[in-house]
Amino acid sequence: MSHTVGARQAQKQQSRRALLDAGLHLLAEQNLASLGVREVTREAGLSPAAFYRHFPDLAALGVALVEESLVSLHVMIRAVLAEAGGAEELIDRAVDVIERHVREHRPHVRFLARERHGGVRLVREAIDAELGRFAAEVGAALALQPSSRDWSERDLRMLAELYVDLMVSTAAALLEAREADSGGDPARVERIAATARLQLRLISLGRRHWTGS
Amino acid sequence: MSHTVGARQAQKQQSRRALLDAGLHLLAEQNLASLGVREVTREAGLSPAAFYRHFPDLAALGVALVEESLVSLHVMIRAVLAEAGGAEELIDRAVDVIERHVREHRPHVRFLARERHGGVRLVREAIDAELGRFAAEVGAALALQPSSRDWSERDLRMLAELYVDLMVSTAAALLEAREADSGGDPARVERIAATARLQLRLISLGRRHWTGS
DNA sequence: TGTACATCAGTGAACGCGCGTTCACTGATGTAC
DNA sequence: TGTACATCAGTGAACGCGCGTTCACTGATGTAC
Repeated sequence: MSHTVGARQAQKQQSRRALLDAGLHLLAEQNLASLGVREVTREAGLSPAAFYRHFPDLAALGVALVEESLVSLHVMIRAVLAEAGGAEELIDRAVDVIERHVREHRPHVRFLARERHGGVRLVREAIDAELGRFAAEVGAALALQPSSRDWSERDLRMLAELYVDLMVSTAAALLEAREADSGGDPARVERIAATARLQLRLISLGRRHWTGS
Repeated sequence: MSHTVGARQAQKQQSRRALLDAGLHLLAEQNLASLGVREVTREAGLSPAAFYRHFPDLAALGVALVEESLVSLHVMIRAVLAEAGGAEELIDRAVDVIERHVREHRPHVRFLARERHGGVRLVREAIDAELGRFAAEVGAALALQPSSRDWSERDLRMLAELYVDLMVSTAAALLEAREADSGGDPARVERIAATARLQLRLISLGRRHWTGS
């Protein structure tokens, strides 16, 4: 039976997990491009050679990290869009969800921010593609709202991208605020969240008066 | 006379320039954190030891690159804001200027995008601080426009940050489009510019109907 | 259940290599008289 | 203008070090009968 994992396979999964965690931990302080195989295996408590039982190289480990980083992101976006509600409520909920996501998945968020324009093309393209799918999902959700009844496909996509850009910028700014010297600055975090709420309100206003392109 | 540079000083400047250019060139394919002293001096045509006559380490070279990257950026933003004109004109001009900037200063733009969330804190903070000053400059220009007469300081700042975010996202997307496999995709470039124009129009609409926070 | 063989995740030693940094030096440029 | 000395950007050799990757191996887990 292929769905029961034997002890061997379970142990292999555990080692793989240890490598991913070690990588994620080390990437708090450096780029994927400057990470070393020996560094990762040392942190994971394995011999250098063991690495090659799991990944052909570090770029592959990076791609695996992209995949798991984005799972939680999709869960997040669905949490925002799922329930209906007034525009103001939706805005507050969206900003809360972003804040919580950054708080609870800090290493993943940092990894995505750092490698989105980083030096490893394969990883960069994987992130870009996933953010594109992300915008498509937001666009589809927007299409269902009554306020976008007569919007063209293209205008919906434009709006979805604007929202995604804003979410990404806000998440990156929150991250930076939390990592500032000597462990985070709550006032700065709140200022960033307040700014994001105002920006979303302004976009809402623009949306309400939009007459098509 | 201190303003006349002797031959010695002129030669030193030339070597420094060669190091900066070599670094910028190599950073097209990798991060600052994974760049090597020997790599840079090899590219610049100097001996490894010569590097230390100019910079204490590579982070210092990174900071120097931030400084010169941002000079051209300030020139750019002033080009957008300088002349008055209708909202539509201003939007078209802004997007044109961004496009041209990415075309003409590609290595600098790429460097900023890559290191903004990169692994070298000193460089990251220098970029962030400069983008903040950039937003302040945009805010001051917005304050002078009649359409922002009754806007609070805070709302102006929020709007300025929204514009800066959008410019940064657009520049990064244009860059990625230009670097795609086999040398750039003009249709993708035009699509990104068109989206940016629509987004700026939507923000303009929101601005016109804003009633304060 | 027991036995004999196959699999394969993880090891530890070994390799050759390029790295960052230092050092005493050289020789062109600059300066004092 | 000419001369003697000072400066200092750039050199080339040297150092010790940690790197990525390979290899034959070990021993626990899995499987066939």
